Amino acid sequence: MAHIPKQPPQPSAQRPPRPPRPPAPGPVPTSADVARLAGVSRATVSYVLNNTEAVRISDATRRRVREAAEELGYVPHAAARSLRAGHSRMVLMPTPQAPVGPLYSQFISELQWALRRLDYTVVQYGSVGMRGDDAARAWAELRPVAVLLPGAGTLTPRGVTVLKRSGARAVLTLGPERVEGAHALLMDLREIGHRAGTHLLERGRRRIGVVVPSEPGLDTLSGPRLDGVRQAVAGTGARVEPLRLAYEEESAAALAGRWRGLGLDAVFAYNDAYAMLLMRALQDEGIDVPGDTAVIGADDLLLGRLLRPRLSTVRLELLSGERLAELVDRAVRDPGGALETHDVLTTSLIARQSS
Amino acid sequence: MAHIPKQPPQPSAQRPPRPPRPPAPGPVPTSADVARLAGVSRATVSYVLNNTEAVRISDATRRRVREAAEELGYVPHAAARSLRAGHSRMVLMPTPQAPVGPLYSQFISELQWALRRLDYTVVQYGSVGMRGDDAARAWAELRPVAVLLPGAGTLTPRGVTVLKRSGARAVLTLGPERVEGAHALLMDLREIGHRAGTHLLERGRRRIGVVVPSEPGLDTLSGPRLDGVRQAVAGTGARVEPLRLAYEEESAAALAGRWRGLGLDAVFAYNDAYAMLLMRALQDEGIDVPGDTAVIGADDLLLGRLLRPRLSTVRLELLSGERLAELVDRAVRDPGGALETHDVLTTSLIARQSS
DNA sequence: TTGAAAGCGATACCAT
DNA sequence: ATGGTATCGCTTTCAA
Repeated sequence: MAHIPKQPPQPSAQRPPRPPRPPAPGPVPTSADVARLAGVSRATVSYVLNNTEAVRISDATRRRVREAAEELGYVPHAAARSLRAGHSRMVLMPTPQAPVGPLYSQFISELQWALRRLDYTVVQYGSVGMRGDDAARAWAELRPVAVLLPGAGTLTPRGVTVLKRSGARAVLTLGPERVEGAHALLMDLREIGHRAGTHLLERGRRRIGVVVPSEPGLDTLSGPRLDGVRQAVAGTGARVEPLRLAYEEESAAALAGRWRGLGLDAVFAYNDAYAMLLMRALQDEGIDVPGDTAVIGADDLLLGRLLRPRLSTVRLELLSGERLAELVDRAVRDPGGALETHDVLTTSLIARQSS
Repeated sequence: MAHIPKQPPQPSAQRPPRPPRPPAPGPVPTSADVARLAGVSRATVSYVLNNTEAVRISDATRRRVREAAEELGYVPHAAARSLRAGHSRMVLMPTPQAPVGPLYSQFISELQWALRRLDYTVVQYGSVGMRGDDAARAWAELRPVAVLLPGAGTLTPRGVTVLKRSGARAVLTLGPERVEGAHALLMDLREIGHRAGTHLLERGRRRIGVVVPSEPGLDTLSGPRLDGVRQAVAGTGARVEPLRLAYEEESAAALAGRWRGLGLDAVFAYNDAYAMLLMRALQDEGIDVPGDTAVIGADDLLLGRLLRPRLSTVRLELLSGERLAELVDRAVRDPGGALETHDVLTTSLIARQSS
């Protein structure tokens, strides 16, 4: 036996020694492993690591358990824990389909903070390419304690039922629409259009264009804005003209090119970005803003203040994340409570130079 | 007994009858319930609902099981399933701390699509207010098959070890830094500054300001840009001057106010938004762009093309989400594989009128 | 103060 | 073609 080489037959060049992989990909340590190493039972491990008050463990044991856990790199298994517990503190938020503005993502991040303070775990679930009830089922599989749906469109009353039957104590929508069975944190986007329309009327404008982005997925956001303008204008004899516009210079140039033919004296441009785009195109076409045509946007972007004339805008303000987190928490604690509807959005008009 | 009123003593006005709550908040149905209702065993339910090939179930039974599941509104319990299976297909992505631009969120959304096509479930985990290894432990509790970290800063080598020991088959960082033990999808942000610096030098500029946003959380993004400019300038005798700027008109006006004293003939302004802000302030101060001072940004925002002069910029291009998803998938399938580093970012210079 | 054991829900092996 | 059952990791009575 002495002459049998200890090394494998292949020359080492063929299988170069891998650099050491310190975290050996061995089996994942469980609380049983910790118990074994510490010389105690799994129950004790659980008591120590969860600081269970109802039971007294000697400091010596505590230390041994802690050290064993540390040494093994033990991390409890959330699925097992919540399976046993019968519930979790997960708030599920499907990731919005449409691209979100800075306002909204700021808001989301605030909300996450606030919910975390209330000891919830916020999880954004990527539901791209699922529709309606399929998505609801996928969310329900995770057994979240609450579901918060930003945006619009995907949830049906059936979906709400599925979620609630699967243990969700609260289902809330955050958007322009109300869904049967769910709490509604209502953003009445028509208000934005209404403010803009009213303002333009006050400025004496009578033939009002309304930009409708041609990008897909923005319809649920642009539709209500348009309706709002129509509401504001109703009965005044003024005219409202929807205008398709893609978020590209060429599209804006084309629209500006046929502008004089449209006979409009004002335009509400969906938001500040579209407004800036269109205003520039109009100016390049020799159309005076606000002389020939008044322009107004929405969102009160800082960048809108940089153009000349400075862009008038409808400023949006959302309920604070903290407030909203409280609403979620209340809905979770009292699932039987009335399905209150809250207005989450307030708007105000910032009149600058473009209108 | 006949005279004992059936109604509770309180007048009904005091506790008005609640509207019916259709989805009775009863216990959540399990596969055992389905089995009972269909008159089969839980095993059979599992076979039917998972379309298990290896076993033949009569069509009659299939239908009965399906109908029972439908009637009860049964949804499988993801935690139980993955506990049993010993693994999940979850890709965990901590939500980035710093506010993200449109470029990045577009990219994230693409990536989610692509990963879903590969049958992964993407989950963004809100880790606000956790630092370093605490966060890593929290992520590890979910036992994701892969962890993808956007941005910078939070992960340590210890964190990587924790994640891998807890069963993560791949840990990838997506940002300017490399972390020991993790795959690096490297965005060398210095390249952005380098391009800008080189361009300004070519234009004959020698005293270059570099805007550093004073907003917190942007340091890891702005630092490398500044370094890149310094690299480009090194040995040319040109000067580089960091300039703090907050994203507000007042801050920009203040900086513009002391501009002549700074003696600069060019400025790279972190990104297009800051560049637009500063350029406008300079112009308002009577400083000619690009005559007195050249201005360049980054990101190639559409809005940057609207100012006059049109804003020069460094365009960023990220690897496609599809490509990236493939990398994640490969890392998962071959966890032992070399820790490859990929360049995810490519940059190009778009010279317009402001430089 | 600690341990033994039941059970959360779903799956897959081994019988029938 | 189906059913019984052990098992995943953890918490929590109940006993000792």
